[in-house]
Amino acid sequence: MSAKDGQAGKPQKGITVKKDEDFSAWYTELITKAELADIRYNVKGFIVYRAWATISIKKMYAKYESELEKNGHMPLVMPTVIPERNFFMEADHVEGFAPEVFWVTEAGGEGKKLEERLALRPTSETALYYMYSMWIRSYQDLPFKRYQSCQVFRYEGSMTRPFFRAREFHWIEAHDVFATLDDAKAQVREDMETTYKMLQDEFCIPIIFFQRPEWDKFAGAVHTYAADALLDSGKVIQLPSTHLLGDNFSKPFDVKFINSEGVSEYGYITCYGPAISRIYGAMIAILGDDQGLVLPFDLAPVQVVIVPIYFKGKEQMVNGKCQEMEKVLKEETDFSVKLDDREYITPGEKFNEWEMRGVPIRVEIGPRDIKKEQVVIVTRNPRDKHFIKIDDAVEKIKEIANGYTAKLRDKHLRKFDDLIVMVETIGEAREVIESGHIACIGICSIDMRGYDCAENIEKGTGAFIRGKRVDEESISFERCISCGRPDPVTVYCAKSY
RNA sequence: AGACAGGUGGUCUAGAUUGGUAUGAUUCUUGCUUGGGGUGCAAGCGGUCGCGGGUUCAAUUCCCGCCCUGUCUACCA
Repeated sequence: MSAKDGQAGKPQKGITVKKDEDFSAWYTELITKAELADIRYNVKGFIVYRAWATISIKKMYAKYESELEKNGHMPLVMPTVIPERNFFMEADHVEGFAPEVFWVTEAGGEGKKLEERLALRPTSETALYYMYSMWIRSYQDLPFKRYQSCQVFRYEGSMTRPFFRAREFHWIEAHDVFATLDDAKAQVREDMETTYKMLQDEFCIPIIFFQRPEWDKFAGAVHTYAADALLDSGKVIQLPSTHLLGDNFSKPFDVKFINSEGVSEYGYITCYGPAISRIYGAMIAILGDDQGLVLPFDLAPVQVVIVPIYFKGKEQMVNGKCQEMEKVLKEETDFSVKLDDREYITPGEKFNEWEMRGVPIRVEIGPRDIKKEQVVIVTRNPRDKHFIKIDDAVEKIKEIANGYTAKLRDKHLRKFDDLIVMVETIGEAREVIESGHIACIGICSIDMRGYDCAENIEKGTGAFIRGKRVDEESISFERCISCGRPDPVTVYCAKSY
């Protein structure tokens, strides 16, 4: 903000930056003005989640948890700390995560060292599988599916952003053990279905699942599959990922079972990590507009706001009608309804405030409406205005509520396809990426064999190879865009957060 | 992690080549006015000028270190 704006004397309650002009500034304003997070806590990468975000995030957790439980997962809660010797049991895992770990080294008196350092979990494989080896005895115990909702800690990224990237973040992690590799692979597919169901259907975030190249896997995994979402800034962001761990962890952690023939075997493990805080960030970034937040109906902290239009001398009458409306809505629906009867600010100010906060439905009632026995119903996105007979109001609100999320989803799903552009040269790839698109290219391989080409492509385009599409791939190329070898794999290349 | 730019009442901001504890707006509180898309007026509250050290009679201002924020690069969910 310039000095001039600061002195302009205008209220600065609303969003002043256009989303497509300066995405970062827009996002920062949204976070502060809609009271989603507070970054003034003064520890880098650790932010305060404020009420408005916390309510939506809790609803997201609830949906996700119930879906996981429907699929046979049981909940548990692990300690936040992991003893050093557990943490170091799987070599690749350690190599990947060690640089990001916060260590607890002292406790009690000043300078009193712990005998063994404790890691603040960056993820819980090494905590859980230590226990799994004690819990799992026989094939009768399998599949063994557990999840926990928790916070994890990673010392990384100077570029921290509220919700997108923090040093402490909120997620769910599911860790499942199976008797066969095929069962484990089936779990990976289930995780991907869960992701589509949650992110696309419930949160209206368009995603594509990619199998990550060999050089870009989760530390310790056989294969990694990750959902990428595209933000309006033209960059993709990695959302949930599911990992086929095979027996890479079963061996060091001794996760074994006795099969039906009485022979001891190692279990096959998968893990799935939807980072709810990041999903929330991506959701508000994708759905939000110049007015502020736009939320799926189920996730809005307030779903219907009633705004009375007061005129001098008619306050009682207007209030009476509004209270009636509130009461009926609360009786006939389970929506979160708010009557904004503050008398010290104008209706216009209320409209703007609740729109900024993403309330899906607004009901306005004033003297004019009362005379006509109607109410005014306005939806947040798209902004439609309906004049409805007061007796039909509840039905209309239910109808709008039912269709609201689906409308939002359709609007954003369509956008994804337009952003993918097929290209044949690295130069073209660079161009389309710089104009905020995803480049679809051929590369000789996503095994380590393709690593040199990948480096060349990533250097030439300034973007990253996100991997091979997991759903059906209709595009094929003649040659690798880098080395020219025939029969390449079709992959996607984009800038990432 | 690296480069650059910053940090002044709750929020935003002026002030520094000229060192002497600070400008304005907004928020908030009280009262009036107003009210169908961000009303107006009056009064009041609110600041150890990010933290620590140095230079100085005196530091918000100059110097050093640290913390935090932003933008752009390097790695992850």
